[in-house]
Amino acid sequence: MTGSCVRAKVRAFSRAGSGLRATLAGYGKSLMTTERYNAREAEPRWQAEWEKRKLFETAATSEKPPYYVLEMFPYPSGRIHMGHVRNYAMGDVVARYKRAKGFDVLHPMGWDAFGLPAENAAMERKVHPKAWTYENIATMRSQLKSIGLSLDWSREIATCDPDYYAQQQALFLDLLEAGLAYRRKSKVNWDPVDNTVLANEQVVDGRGWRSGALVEQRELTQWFLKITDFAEDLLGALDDLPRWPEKVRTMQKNWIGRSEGLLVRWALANPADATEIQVYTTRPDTLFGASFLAVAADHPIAAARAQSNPALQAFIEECRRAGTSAAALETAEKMGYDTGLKVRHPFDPAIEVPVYVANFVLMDYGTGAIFGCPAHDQRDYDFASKYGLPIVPVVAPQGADAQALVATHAYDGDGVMINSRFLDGMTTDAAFEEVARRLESATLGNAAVAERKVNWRLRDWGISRQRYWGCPIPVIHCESCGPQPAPRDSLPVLLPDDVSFDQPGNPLDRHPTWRDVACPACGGPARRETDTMDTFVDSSWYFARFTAPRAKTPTEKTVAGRWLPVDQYIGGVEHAILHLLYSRFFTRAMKTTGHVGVDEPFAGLFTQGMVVHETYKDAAGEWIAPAEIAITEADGVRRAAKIGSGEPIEIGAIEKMSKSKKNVVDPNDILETYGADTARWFMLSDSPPERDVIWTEAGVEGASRFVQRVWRLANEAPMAPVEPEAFGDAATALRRISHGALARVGEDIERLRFNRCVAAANELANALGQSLANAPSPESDLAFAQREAAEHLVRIVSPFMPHLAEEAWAALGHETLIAESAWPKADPALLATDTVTLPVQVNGKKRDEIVVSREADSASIEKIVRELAAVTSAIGDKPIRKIIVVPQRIVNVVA
RNA sequence: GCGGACGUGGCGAAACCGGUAGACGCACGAGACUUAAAAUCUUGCGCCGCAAGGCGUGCGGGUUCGAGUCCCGCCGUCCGCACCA
Repeated sequence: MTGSCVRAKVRAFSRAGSGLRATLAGYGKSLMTTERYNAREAEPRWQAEWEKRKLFETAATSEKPPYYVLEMFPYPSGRIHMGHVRNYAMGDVVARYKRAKGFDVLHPMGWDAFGLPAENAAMERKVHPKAWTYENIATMRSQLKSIGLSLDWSREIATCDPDYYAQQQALFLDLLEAGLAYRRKSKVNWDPVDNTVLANEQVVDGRGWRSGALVEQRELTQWFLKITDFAEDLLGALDDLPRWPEKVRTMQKNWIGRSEGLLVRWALANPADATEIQVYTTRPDTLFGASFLAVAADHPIAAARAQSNPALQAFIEECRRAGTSAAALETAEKMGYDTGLKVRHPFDPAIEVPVYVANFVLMDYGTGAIFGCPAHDQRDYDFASKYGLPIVPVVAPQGADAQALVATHAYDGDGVMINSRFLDGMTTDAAFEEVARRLESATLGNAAVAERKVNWRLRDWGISRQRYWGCPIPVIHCESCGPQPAPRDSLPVLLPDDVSFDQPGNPLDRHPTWRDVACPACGGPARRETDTMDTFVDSSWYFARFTAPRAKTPTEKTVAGRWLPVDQYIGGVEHAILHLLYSRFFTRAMKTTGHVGVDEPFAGLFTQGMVVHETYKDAAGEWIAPAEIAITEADGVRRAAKIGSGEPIEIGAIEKMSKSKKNVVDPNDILETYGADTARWFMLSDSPPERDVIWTEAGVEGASRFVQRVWRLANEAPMAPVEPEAFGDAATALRRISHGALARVGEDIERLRFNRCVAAANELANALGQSLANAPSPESDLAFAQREAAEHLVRIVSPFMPHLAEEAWAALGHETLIAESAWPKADPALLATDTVTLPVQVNGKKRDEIVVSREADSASIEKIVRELAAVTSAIGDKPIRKIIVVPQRIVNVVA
């Protein structure tokens, strides 16, 4: 540590800050001091610098290749939480890295700003939803800015901005014209006390979450989007999304739920209100095992029979009541009511089976009616057992006794047909085909008995919400003309500001000056649609809007074409199904209506894990916040005690941060204590990004130490000498590490393996620290290698800790911003060594290792190995049977 | 019930295509510096054993010269869906 420490380390802008001084012990040759890095002072300064230079604003045009990285935009709930920090830190690493790699990066941010919490706040605290929302946005925006994210704030949008929802309304009209939006009656959860519609999650145990009233099912006419038109494509295209997690694709597949089966008509033996019942089945092969038919409580046949049968009517009502509670459904026992009707088997009119109304049959799947084959379906088995119906096995599994198998439970696997007349001996697959073929050509009345049918679990998307704080549906209802689209030039249909929330229900419904308008077709008196859109609509196209956020049309198609699909989308798994599926649908719908040119919105998807924290409880069982306790450790046992009183506190499970369990850590506190860089670094250390990360005080401290370490190393590194002609061993060794780390980190960021980047940075810091302890003369090859390593280290951490990186970059003597400089290329010559260390195994156990030239041939390696003492002693007097040499990997001696 | 993921030191984890298990960090131990503390630096740290050595990636089998990795069967944890006919 000679020459290099003489130069002034303290830059004009790095003030004395905390006044703490780090003393470097070194080897006593010299004493050098460096100011501690002061994040609180430096971070706002660099943020202002980036903003001044508009570094992260994406220009309209660029020669560079485009790269669109997006994190799921937040709901403006009031304050950001650690989950946001982690999510946005990940996206920011990618954005900053890609920028340094020469891409034109689009990295925008906005607000998913409509939704129920704003109305709840209005009711509870008498603030207007708009004021509440925009205040929250202002708070959260400044919080996000303090994290130092490289976002293009000039593109900021909030879905509650009239500019945004005007375009959403235009899109809705396009969908209406394209036949992708329509109205029909549908059931809603109705709270009779609050006089309002409830979302499913607002129904708790069959009661309204706020009022506690028993929830009723009501029929309302609502708007739907035809997502089912795209069901086949939404399913099939999942296979073309290799950069999506397998898990998410599987969840979507299950959600879409494609099944292939047969619609089969069963003639009633005693025709009453109908002459037949149509059922849907995916197991026509088991038709000869049928012992009953069952229809849903809401099935027309059930309703018709109930007219003259009060007991059946009572049963139907009981089914409906039980149906409101999801919890009850799970445990509900199978129950049925015999209608007295009989139907004839499609293959043999002599066989008659009874028709039940059953509580486990769903009206909105298939035809709302099933045939029961107890031997091969567990639900039917339970039902048949209860009501004493026959259980006839018709499928024999390979090498098992069908009758014995069916004694205890249903068998739903494949096998060979039995007890099935002409199907006997066929496989289940062949029997399926045979039944389909025969019934398609058989007739009942003057139509085929059966037809093949592909069925979907996916339903059309009901978007009507009887709410104020949402995007108004731009439709006007006229008694004589019916529903009319609002004229395009009248958009946006603005939400009125003068509303009150002092009574239940939707304020739009009781706002005459807003609600009552002239019919655009006939000019007569008409009413606006007072429903607003599901907020999932808002988030189904915001990623497209970001490409031209101020356009007077929903998108600018050519600009959207340049950016879409999003190259890397990052967010929580909780959106694996709805948000992502709706976005995929919406993108297709927008393509149909000419707004974008792609089908898929997100080429790459990454779902990050949560931020979790230990929980703490006092003796009374009350949750205690982490800030209120102190942890001590003795003899390997961790104990918690309340600060102040010293009361012992129980350390509970590690759980997702939540207010109710008080195990939240406020990002603001962390930013004030440690700074954004430390928080960002810790969030991406340790745990792989897709897994949960445990927030610990010790972990943050570790990250904070590393921040100071990088700062010290950057300051200790010698000034740049001229690159020498040749490098000695020590310099080359260091260069191998620093170039290797550079290459590794680049690859790992591409694969979003941030925890490995952190490890690589640590290794490089260790190596550089060791090297600096043996200070070379300032002009030496080693000095060059050290300086280069310091620069690589700063470069490597720069996407993660951008403020520190700028400060260190300046300390290294650079006059440019690191945010504007290119990612250096690792020297390929330094990434490959000319010698390799080969482990030597004897019978698969490692005994020694040898260092050989990279090109060493097997014969010469064998020769060396045979003479190794470790080898000869390990094999004793046994003969060597063979020697396996895997070039550049390993040697195994088999004796 | 169905579907999926995972299981590695005291802890978070790493280990590419089957090739040195435990990189890196945390915690902990020892030492240096210090009046002292913090910070920093050096060093140790899977288990058993004084050592030589043995054992070790949830458990039991298998394939292989070689298995954390592949195959079969269990056990456990987590997540998603849940009467979808």
